[in-house]
Amino acid sequence: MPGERNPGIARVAAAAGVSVGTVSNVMHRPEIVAPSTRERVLKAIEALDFVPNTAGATLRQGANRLLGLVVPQILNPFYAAITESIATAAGRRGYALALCVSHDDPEVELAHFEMIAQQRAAGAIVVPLSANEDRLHRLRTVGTRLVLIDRTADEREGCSVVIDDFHGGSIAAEHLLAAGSAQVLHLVNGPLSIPQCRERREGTLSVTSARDIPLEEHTVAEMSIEEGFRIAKHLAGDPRGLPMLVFCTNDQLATGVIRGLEAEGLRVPDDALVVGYGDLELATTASVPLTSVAQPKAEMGSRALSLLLEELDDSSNHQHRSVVLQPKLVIRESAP
Amino acid sequence: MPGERNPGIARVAAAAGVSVGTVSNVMHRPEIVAPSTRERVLKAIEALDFVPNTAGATLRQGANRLLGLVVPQILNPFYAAITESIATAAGRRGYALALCVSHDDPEVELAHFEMIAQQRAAGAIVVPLSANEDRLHRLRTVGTRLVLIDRTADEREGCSVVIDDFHGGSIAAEHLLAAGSAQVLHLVNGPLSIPQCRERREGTLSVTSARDIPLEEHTVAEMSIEEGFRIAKHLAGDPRGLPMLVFCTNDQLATGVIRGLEAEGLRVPDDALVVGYGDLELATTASVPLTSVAQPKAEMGSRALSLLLEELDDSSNHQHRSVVLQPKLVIRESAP
DNA sequence: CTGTTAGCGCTTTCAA
DNA sequence: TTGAAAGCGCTAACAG
Repeated sequence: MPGERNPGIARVAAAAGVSVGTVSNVMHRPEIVAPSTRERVLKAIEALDFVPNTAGATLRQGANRLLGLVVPQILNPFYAAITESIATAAGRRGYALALCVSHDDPEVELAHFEMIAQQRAAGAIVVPLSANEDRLHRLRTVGTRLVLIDRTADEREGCSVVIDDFHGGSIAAEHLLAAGSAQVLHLVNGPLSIPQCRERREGTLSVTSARDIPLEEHTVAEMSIEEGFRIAKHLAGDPRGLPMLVFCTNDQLATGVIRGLEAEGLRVPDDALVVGYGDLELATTASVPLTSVAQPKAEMGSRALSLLLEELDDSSNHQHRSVVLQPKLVIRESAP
Repeated sequence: MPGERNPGIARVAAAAGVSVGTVSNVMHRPEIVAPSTRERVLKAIEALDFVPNTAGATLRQGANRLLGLVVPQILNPFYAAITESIATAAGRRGYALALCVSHDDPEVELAHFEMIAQQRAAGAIVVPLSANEDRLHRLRTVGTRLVLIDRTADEREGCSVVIDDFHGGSIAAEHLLAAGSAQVLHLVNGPLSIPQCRERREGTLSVTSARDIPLEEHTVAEMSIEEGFRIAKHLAGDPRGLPMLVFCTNDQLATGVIRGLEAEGLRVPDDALVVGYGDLELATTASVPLTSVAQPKAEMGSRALSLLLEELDDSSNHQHRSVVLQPKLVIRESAP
């Protein structure tokens, strides 16, 4: 190993007694090479332990067989699922995937864009931090194609994949209201500064107001089990009849609410129906399995990748598209 | 954007009225460039929206500022945590990270090694699938430095980071036995074909046999909540006194066991003490918070990265090392 | 079907 | 302190 570089295409060519062009052809268009020559080259490649250096090709072609993926986090099953599906599909298609975790820090995100641009990644999938469009510009200047997740891209910038959280909110509400003649629907929601929380609320509201059912809103700063537990005390005091109907905008809250209600002596689903959002593992493993609005996480990833590859394969007459994925209600015991 | 390539170092040089060498120096050793010249170059870089192309440097230098990371999965909080810590640290150090998910398929893993080698990654961190050493060879032939996680590397191949599961098994057993004069310790374990399960068992055994306490072993094929639940019925029938002592080799099993015992009318921790392994989120969020053996997941990642960067920064007189990290018992309600 | 050749963008001597 | 020039390994266009 000391010192000496790996053999390049030239050394292979010499060993096989052919020219470099032929070696290149053997690798990329083997069908145009005479079988006997091909054999000889393949043998030389084998013998020399030749590993093609993508840097050469990248330089020549101006783009790397590499995709960037920028997400806010990895822990957090939502992003983990997206990442996993993208990584799997990218690998299968022969692309390397540069994973970047932005940790909700715009500076970090920008630094990642810079990296991706410098590597001349052919494309990138980004879950952008804020609406700030400027940072993405760095990627565009080097011609890296872009697909956004969780934020609709305008036509010029690229394709995007989003979830219809309005619909998610409405199917949750509908399911709960179908349970009977409720006098009120409780919504346990996170901060409205989060777009997803706003959308889920709107969806819920569209259902309750259409039916003239009052919506009782409970807002928590942190969408955690603890907060859900705390809120449950308030809910339990509501005099307006059982079963109580509760929609929580994530599964942590829902889990906490259920525990809190049980601590107050109510039974789920007998005295209260609870629906969560996200369909995390938590929903499955809870002691009262949770009815929850499932987001097609893996599909988000794979659709994003498809859009990107589509654009890369046919950049000339590609039309940017915005895919909207629909969440689905998964019914379990907490609200059958 | 149509057609034309991005400006290179040469165009910057022309714009600033200097030579390409000077531009390169401005980027890498600004201190040796006269301030006025430096200014001029910086201005040109700005004006042209110049983004350096790493392919050029990679070609010239034979290695890319890129690290590979190969893990079996991302969903699975253990790998997610390792990945997150590596991604974060790598980003901070200015390295791109090529994420590869092998999905327990050796063929896929090999393909990933090939990719990483072709990209001339400077180094790679790998959680190898099997003990098969040959596949890694591909990486070595191109000089990619290697750090293994979860498997001890022999001195020639590189550094490694492993967890001392023997110790993990022993502290779990010790904690349980400290609870009182038990007549038996129950071990709910996964298949012994999994090295980690073997180690945890050995650790447990070392404690019980030292104290002449019989170890009752229950083996499940799948380490799931359901299996834990199922096994609990058997446990509940054991006549040898309460509180029963149960060590489960992962948190899923422990969660299932607790539910199963409760379904049989036993109370945790009053009638049975249960310890899990992994300290997943599940342990925290369970209705009876779980005492569990915590693995230093994030630290595994950061240590692996440190070892790798250390080697990259000083490859000449680097000595490969094997870091063994100790798990710690996190005490919660299931076994106080 | 195969060989030749001109760069792609960058770093790094070596001279000036 | 700066400039000139030699490649790094590869692809693709062209000529044979």
